[in-house]
Amino acid sequence: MFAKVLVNLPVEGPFDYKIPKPLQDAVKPGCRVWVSFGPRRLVGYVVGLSPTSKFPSAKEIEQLIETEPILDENMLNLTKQMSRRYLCSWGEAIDAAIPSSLKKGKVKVNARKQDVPEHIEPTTHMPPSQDQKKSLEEIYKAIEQKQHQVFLLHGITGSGKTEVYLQAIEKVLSLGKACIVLVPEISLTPQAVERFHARYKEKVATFHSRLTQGQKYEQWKKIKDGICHIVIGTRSAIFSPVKNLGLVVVDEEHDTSYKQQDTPRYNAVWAAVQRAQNSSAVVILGSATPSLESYYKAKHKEYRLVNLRERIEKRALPVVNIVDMRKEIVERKRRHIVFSRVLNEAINKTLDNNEQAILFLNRRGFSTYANCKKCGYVFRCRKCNVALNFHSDKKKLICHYCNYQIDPVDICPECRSSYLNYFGFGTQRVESELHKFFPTAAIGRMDTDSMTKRQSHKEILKDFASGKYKILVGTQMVAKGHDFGQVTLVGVISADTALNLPDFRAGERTFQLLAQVAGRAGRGSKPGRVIIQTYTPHHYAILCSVQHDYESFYEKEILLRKELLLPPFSNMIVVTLRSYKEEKAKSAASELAKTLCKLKTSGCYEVAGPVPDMIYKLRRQFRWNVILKVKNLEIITEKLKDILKNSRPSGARLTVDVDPL
DNA sequence: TCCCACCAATTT
DNA sequence: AATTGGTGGGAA
Repeated sequence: MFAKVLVNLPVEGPFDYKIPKPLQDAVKPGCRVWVSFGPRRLVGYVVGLSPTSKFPSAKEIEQLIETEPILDENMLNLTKQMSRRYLCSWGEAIDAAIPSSLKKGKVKVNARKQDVPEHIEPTTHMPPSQDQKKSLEEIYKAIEQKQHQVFLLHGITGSGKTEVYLQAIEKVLSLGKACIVLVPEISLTPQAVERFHARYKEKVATFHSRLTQGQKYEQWKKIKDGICHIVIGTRSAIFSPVKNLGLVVVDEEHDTSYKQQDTPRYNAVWAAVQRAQNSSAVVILGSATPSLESYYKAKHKEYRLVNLRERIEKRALPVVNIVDMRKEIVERKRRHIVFSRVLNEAINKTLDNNEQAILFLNRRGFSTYANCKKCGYVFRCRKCNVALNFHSDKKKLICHYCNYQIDPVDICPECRSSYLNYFGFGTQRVESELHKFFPTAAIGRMDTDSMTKRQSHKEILKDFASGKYKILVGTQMVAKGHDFGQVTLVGVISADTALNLPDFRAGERTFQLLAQVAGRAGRGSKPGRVIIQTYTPHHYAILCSVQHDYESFYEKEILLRKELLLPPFSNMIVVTLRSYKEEKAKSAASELAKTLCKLKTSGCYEVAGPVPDMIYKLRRQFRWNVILKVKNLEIITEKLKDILKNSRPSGARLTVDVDPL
């Protein structure tokens, strides 16, 4: 007998190996084995058995790692589909689907004792609103009829999406089936998990980045053994070995953390829909600001659109004001302003009323670059050639791409003058300005730099919730999911940072971000106020967010996408060619662009490029891209894989990103 | 002739 | 991806 074996390499396979006599009955599809692969010894995944082989010189399997397969037929199917969709090898897809504690042939890791979970009272069942009732009826019907269906649950913050999830889960459990709940990385706070724990106790398995490998294995094993029927976790939780899947919930489905940023670059939302389809399960995608792709599918009946319009307890939406920073600059005759007069006054009033404020800026560090006023020299990263950001806490100039750091100097290395200046501002600068203008207020800062210790995330949030801090400054992470009742003011220091990125989703990102931060204001009894500072007050992404009007934003944005053949009207594929030699990367990209243009099937896609990547140089490697806008992905993937395999670019490395974000 | 740095081919 | 084995240029 022979086994069809895959390895975690960018080569297709499968490769045939002889099964030694003593292992004849033990080797099954889904098992891991040790095999000799060329000069190396690698972990292989058995995906099939065959009495014959076309390879007379097939080697023997060296060792069987476990007799109980770690991958069932469902998971083998899903990973196969994933490799086709994301143009990776099946072996790479499988490797992405197994827990890290089982990578590289590891068998198990000793679990350390777990954190004692905080005690949280189970949430009281609220009588569902009229909206919720209507949505649930439809969802129940699909679940009962075992009918695959994707629901897009569109509900503004505070409309009770979580309650709908919980009711749907209840239904699925009552039918003896299992659920997977996906949440974005950042919102998987102990609070959110505890809400599920409180209701379902030991039936819940959770996955988040704070767990050790051993703890993750423990959770995985409990699911595998059928002890847990509910899984709540981030991206990779979609690969949990649950049997009898009835429902997948994807909370905040528009969130970019569902997309894996290294190969295989899969999107867990896609994987959720695919997996559910394979097992005739129901999907609920929930968001206040759905991705354009999902909303488009809902409008065109591929998904079922479900709306939650009312806010719980009829709470009013916060009032949103725009501050035109161009006027501010002119009227105050200043070149740089962090707080406009309106925002400044609002902060004062908030402090006077003993209420709390959140200030949001999507940029960490103190200044965005440092230069010499005399000769214009800019301090740049040696490996990436981007301007270094100054960090006041560490007193270093830091590269935000590769973390390269240097000590700031007083004298320009180019012209020896001492006119060095720090331009632009990040959260650290905002924090220091706050200290200057509001010296009596206690201020907390939350960004990746203040999150060094494992507990610091939890601690800052706790201190803010308890009222120890009056003002919280931060990046994205303050925008997501937290519920602070005393916050009445949210200030967006600059709405333009995301808007001016060279990304066709810049408008969408800005709208989503503004909607999300705005949702932090007025969650308690007192009404909230939001102040948005911007240099582009006329932009529809900003205007629509002021009106809390997703629909209008969608209508405007979708027209642009259609005109430019951008998603959802096409699928994008970005092929990146990297090389330490600038010329090599460029010529390899040109070569690839040429072969793609010449192809017979080239009517199915548009080729752009070669174009230099937004990060032209990263960790000493130069990067050139070839960008495809594909009209029908299903038709083209197999062919593309072939081309990419055969167009072995000399001296350059190649990576593919399907549906990049 | 000896080292290398650099490339291309191979993996069952 | 990682390894191997071949090539060619430069120094001895």
